[in-house]
Amino acid sequence: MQVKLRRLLYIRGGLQRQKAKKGGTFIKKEGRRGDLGLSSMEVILKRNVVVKEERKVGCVGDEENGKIGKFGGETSTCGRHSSRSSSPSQRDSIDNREVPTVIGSERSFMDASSRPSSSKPKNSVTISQEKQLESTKAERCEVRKENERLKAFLAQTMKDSQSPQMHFFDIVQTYHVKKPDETFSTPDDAEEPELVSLSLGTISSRNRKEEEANIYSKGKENEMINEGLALGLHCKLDGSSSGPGEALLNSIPDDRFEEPKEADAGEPWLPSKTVTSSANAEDEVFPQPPLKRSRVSVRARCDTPTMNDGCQWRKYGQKIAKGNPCPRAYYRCTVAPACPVRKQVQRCAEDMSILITTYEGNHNHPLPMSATAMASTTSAAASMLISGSSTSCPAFGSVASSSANLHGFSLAANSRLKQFYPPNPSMYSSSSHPTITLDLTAPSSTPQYKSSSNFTYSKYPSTSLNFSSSEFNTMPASWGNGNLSYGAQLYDKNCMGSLNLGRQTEDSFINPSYMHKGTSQSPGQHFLTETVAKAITSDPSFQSALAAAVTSYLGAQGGQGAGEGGSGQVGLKWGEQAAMAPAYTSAFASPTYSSHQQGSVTFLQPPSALLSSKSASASPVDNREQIS
DNA sequence: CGTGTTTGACCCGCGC
DNA sequence: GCGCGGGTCAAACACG
Repeated sequence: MQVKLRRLLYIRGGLQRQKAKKGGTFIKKEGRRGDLGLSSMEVILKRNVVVKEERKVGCVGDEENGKIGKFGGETSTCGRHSSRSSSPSQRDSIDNREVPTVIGSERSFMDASSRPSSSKPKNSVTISQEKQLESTKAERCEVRKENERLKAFLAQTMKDSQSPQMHFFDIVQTYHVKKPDETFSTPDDAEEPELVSLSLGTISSRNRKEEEANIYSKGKENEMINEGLALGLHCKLDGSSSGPGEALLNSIPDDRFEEPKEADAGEPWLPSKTVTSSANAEDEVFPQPPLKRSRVSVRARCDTPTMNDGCQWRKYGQKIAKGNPCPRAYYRCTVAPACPVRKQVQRCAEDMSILITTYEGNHNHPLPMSATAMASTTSAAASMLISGSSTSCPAFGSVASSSANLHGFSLAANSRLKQFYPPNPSMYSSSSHPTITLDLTAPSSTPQYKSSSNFTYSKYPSTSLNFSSSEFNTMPASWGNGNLSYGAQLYDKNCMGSLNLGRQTEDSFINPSYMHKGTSQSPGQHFLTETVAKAITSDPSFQSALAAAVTSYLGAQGGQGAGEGGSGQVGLKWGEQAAMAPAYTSAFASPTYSSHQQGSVTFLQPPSALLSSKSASASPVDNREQIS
């Protein structure tokens, strides 16, 4: 399909390339990809299941598990370890085991008690036996009630014990859908009515139910769901649907960057913005629009050739880019056929230990849990990139206003980008791709606020999010051994906004005392920090970025524990407020998060503890997983 | 033999 | 128009 279309492209362009054989080869390869996706899913499933078991969460999303279970059930290994067998079946087995056991014991007890009653006619004995029988019956009733209560409790627990991620993302999704106008009141929105909802890579069970009920009505689609591959559905539905659960999975909503000519070109494979789920199944898998897309670049220290982000990639090219002796590798997502997502992997010329991974495009398929972390982060970052000025963030408003960015986003690039990238401007000099950078490498001690007046890579400003800190030299295992932390600090000097999410909480702007009292701040600084805090708490993009970071971190914790037998000591606990982390709770105490339960994300451990536990379990060596 | 990688050739956008 | 450079393709190759 893709090749045919490409042929059309070439033919239309007057290019007569010999492709008679090539098309077949390519199609054949597509089939292989599907197989690969399955095998990769198997591995991922194992990880996730072990994670769930270790975290004692119980059932993590019935629908999700059911889906994965079906998916993994195709293979023997996954069948054994599948979440379906570990949670719903487990639940059934509990139910089936409890009731017969009780009843059986009652029966045996009753038999034992009734036998003597029939064999011994004595009244005293009979009376006592009757009393015993009555007490037994009462006991039986109690047991039944208890059993019912346990069942109810189990069901409730199953519901409530769904992964905090599920809840979290569910709320985020809901918030995105409910408040697009309030938070994304941009000119772009007026031009593009469709909601590009940022899903952090997970669809809650509830939403998935809605999806399955409302959206995936077609037989083929349902079939795909059952197989765990709903290819291309989310991308389309995202734009046309309104349900909260219909948000795009791990979307990098770069369709906003599609130029009008794309739609006008009449190219049959391009997803029309007005196309809805009415499209047939074949159309659900559409190639990536060939034109400009937003990119999310992730810089991380990684010893492996590529970061293991949970996805399955196939290398399709390599090139020596100008300015960097290290070859740039081109990868294509092979989790699902025709997934348009691509990534470029290149070592930093200055620091060979730094791996620069640039993601481009939207996944048109559900991602495995292990892949959602990076996808969430990148999508959140892309969302930020896209919705930048729409964040209505005063702190960045001045910055944004200084740039005539097409999409209004102009968080000025991090100075460290300047520091690192000039030798390799190719990654960012691409004039056709707006790029946002998630920097997971550099120590936060490095001044973030160096002048960047001359720092322009392209007509699209690059954006840097620094999730790093020097003392927090850990990151999700699947990402390599970079950095991630949850503190936040803003440096804003000379019209350069660099949002550093590194852990420098000693003067973190989200510290409530700091925010509200502002004793050590100048009014301007106070205003700045407050506005940025507001930005984070009010802008889903920021929240998403933070959430993605948190999620990825937690996911890595679990995944690592699963893979290496470690025990993740870090967790998000909903509904409980820990006094040790007021800054973090306040940072997340936005309407988005407050809408659920107690409305706060609370770290069970102080960051330091979190760090240490993470560091202990995430050595660089451990992170050297097999490359995806 | 199936599958993934390598690598040279090619396409195409952009700047001069 | 031309050259440069990024991005992609697909035959050839490597590997298990």
